[in-house]
Amino acid sequence: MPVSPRRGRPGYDREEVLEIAVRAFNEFGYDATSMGTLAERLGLSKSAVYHHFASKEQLLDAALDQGLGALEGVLTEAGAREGTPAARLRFVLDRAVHVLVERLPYVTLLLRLRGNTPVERAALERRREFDRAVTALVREAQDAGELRSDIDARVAERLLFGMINSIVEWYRPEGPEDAGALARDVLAVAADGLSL
Amino acid sequence: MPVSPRRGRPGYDREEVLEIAVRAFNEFGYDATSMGTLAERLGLSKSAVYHHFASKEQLLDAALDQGLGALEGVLTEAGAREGTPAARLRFVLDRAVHVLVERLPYVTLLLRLRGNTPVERAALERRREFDRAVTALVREAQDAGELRSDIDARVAERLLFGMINSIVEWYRPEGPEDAGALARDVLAVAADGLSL
DNA sequence: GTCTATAAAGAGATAGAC
DNA sequence: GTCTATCTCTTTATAGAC
Repeated sequence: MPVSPRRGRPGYDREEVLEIAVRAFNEFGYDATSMGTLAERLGLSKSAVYHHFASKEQLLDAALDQGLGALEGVLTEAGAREGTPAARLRFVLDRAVHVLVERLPYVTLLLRLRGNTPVERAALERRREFDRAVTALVREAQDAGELRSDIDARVAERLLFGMINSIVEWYRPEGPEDAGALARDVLAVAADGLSL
Repeated sequence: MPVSPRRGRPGYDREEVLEIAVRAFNEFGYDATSMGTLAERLGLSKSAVYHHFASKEQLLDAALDQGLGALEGVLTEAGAREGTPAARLRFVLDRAVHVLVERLPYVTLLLRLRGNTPVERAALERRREFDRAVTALVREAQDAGELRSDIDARVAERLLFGMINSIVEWYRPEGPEDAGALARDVLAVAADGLSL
């Protein structure tokens, strides 16, 4: 239920500008997207874009914060839960898939960072912290005997999130699969493999 | 055993220029890497770089061809083998991990493409063709009852190669794991999961 | 195989009017 | 909230000498 009625092109607020910018960043890559291209997409002049965000990098910063905030929220939720380490790990994987699908453009942008600027490096550091926390959870589950121990916890975490993160490369919300079915498939492969 | 003795800075051949260029592309991203940065890395002037490659895009083209050629070679080998579909699929996964590790910079570049130019789009199309072939193999294995059928073949292929491709984001040849151990872990997760 | 110098275009960003 | 005009810097690429 949008409060703002669908208006014509002009009259953007910050959030709308950001959403369209992130779409362009993902389509062309952040570096390959010029403020001119952005302005074109918005149907605005370049300086109108600068009215909403002081710089291209500030657009990036705002977008990355959305993706990171959502992922970090999953860890917060998981930490507040009862249950075995394995149960909490399953919760994290399941919720991470949902976050990826629900905030697809923002997480996509995050996952493609190179670390060229301080803003990017700060975001990469937050992401590494997320990975460290999940790795610790994997290790806990291994120590509790709830997860095979013949694979290094760091490698296991990276393969798990390699699988999950790759979803941003192909999942399209319009497609046949919904987030729940996708999460179920990811959990199934993570837990039992493909019986290959 | 290098035929060419380690010389000083100047006197590059095409291959050496390409190798150093690809390293820079992966470090900063292709679009964010200027010919000036490249020249700096090589200890050359910009126009010396243009002596070896007619354009930045030709550097990209040559690099992508190396990565794609190696991956396509895996399919060719697999097609020539005896054995069940599942055995050939395992072969493809195992060899793909080895290719990723052995041609890490070239495959890394390939996996980060956005498709902004004809050169990039052609490479993406070759990559999609690879994925289609692997998906067909997954489906064959499912039809033969050698692989669980409750997960769509396309989804299964994407999760498998999501896991494999993510290796380029963290694997470093200097590190503790060798390619063989890594391939074993990938196959283990793909086949039986983490017993989570 | 390398250099200096330079052309031509495009980038991010700002000034100031409406 | 948007515009036109402009500044300044960087970009890809070329010309032509050594």
